[in-house]
Amino acid sequence: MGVIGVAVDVAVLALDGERLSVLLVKLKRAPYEGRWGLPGGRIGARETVEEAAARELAGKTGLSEVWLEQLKTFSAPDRDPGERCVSVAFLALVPAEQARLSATSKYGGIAFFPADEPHELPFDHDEIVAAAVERLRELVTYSNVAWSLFPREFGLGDLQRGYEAILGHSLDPRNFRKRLVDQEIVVPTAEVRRGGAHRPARLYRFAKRRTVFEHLIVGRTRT
Amino acid sequence: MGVIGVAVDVAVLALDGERLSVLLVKLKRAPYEGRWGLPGGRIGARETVEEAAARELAGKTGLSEVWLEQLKTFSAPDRDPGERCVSVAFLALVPAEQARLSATSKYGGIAFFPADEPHELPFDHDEIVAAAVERLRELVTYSNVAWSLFPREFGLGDLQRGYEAILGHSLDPRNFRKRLVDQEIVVPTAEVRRGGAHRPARLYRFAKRRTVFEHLIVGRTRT
DNA sequence: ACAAAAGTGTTCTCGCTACACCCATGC
DNA sequence: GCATGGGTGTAGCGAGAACACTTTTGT
Repeated sequence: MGVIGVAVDVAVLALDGERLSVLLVKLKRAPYEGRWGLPGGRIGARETVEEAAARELAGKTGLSEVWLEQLKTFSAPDRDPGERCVSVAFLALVPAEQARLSATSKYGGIAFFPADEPHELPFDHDEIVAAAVERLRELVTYSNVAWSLFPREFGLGDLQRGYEAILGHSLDPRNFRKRLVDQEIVVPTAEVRRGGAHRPARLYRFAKRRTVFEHLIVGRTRT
Repeated sequence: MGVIGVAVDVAVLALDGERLSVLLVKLKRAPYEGRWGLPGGRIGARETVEEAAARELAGKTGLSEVWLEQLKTFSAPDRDPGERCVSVAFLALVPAEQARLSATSKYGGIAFFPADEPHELPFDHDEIVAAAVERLRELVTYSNVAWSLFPREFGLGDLQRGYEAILGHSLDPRNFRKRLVDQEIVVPTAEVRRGGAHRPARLYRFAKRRTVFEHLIVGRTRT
C-alpha cells in the first residue's frame, strides 16, 4: 500500500474593502509552482493538524492569533496529481487591517481575491474556499465570530456592511442595530469617529467573546 | 520526517431499545487487540475517506446503505501509541432493526453500548463518540435525519421516545405531534399497529428525505 | 442649503411553550 | 371497568420582519 501524505490547507477569509475575500499565496512547489492557491503544507511529525495550520499560516503570511476552525478533510485519490495526499481544510478569520498588513509586508506573493467566486485554483482549493464561505455564513448567523473580522472598535454601519458582504444580501439597519444592541452583543464606547462630510458615527465594541448563542441575527430584507 | 498513517473511525449510532447507543467492535490489532473500540481502519490507496468509512463499516459489521457524515479529523501525535496515525471520524446512523441484526449475525464481536457515557475506550474513541452524539443532537433539531434511525413506518409515540433518547430530555406530546404533522415532516399511513392492551397507534412515514430545513426543533419542556 | 451617512419606534405575524383531558383497546 | 398508551386544542409570549423619516455633520 502506497504511502499517503497528510497536509493542511487554510482558507483565510477577511473583509477586504467591503468584499469578503480569501487570501491566496503563490505556490512554490510542483506541480503548481507559481500559481495562486491556499497556504498550506505537510503536517510535522509531532504536531496536530491544528498546530500545522497555525504554523503554515504564520510561516507563509505572518498571521498569528487568528480564529481557526477545522472544516473538512478532502481525500479524493487524484486531488494531488503528484502524489497521494489528503488535506485537512481549515477556516481562518482575520481582521481587515491585519490582513492588509500581511498582504503588503515582507511576505511576498500574497493577495486577496473575492471569496464568493471560483478562481480555477489548483487541487480542490476552489471547493475548500466554497466550503469556508458557506461555513462562515452559518457561523455569522448564530454567533459573534464577526469579532474576529473587525477591529476593536467600529461603527455599526461598518459592521452592517461587513455582515452584508458575508451573507450576500442586504439587512435592515433598524432591525440590525436593535438586535445587536438590545441583546448586548455590541456595546457603545465613548468615542465617535468623525470622518467625511457626514454625521459622526458612534463606535462600538463586541461585548463578550462568547462564540455561540441562541439564534441571533439577521434581519433579512425581502429583496 | 516519519510516515503518517491515515485512518477512519466510524461512530455508528442507533436507538437500541430506547437508548441512544453506539456500536463497538472487538479490536483485532495491536496494541489494543481484544478491547472494544470503534470500527475503522486504514484508508486504501485509491479511495476517499468516505469510501473507506463505508467499506470498513460493511466489512466489520455488515451494515451498508447507511447515513454517513464526516465529523472531524483527530490528529494528536500520541493518539495511537503504536505509530503516528491521524483519523478521520465519521458519524453513521442506522435503524434499530438493522442494528440488532448486524449485532447478532455472523459478524462476531459486535455490541451496542450506551452512547451518552464514556467507556474508557482506546485511542481517542470516547472523544469521537461524544462528538458524534453532540452532532446528532444538533442535526435532529433542524433536520429529519431521524429518518435514518427509524423503520419505514412507526408510531408517533415511538418517534417521540427516540427523539427524547437522543436529546436527553422529555418533549411535550401535543407540540411534538403538531409540528411534525403540520409541517408535513411525517404523514399518516392507512395502517395502525395493534399491539398491547392499548389503543392502536396510527403509523406514520417521513414525508420527504430533505435533510435540512428551517429550524424545526422539538418542543422542549421546561424541566 | 444640500449631500451623505447615522440613527431611531411601532406594528404584525408566526412559531414555540405551556397546559389537562378524552379515546380506544385488551384483559 | 380499569389500566395503558394514543391522541387532541388553545392561549400567551417573544423574536423576527416590515416599514420611512429625522439628525448631524462638512462643504
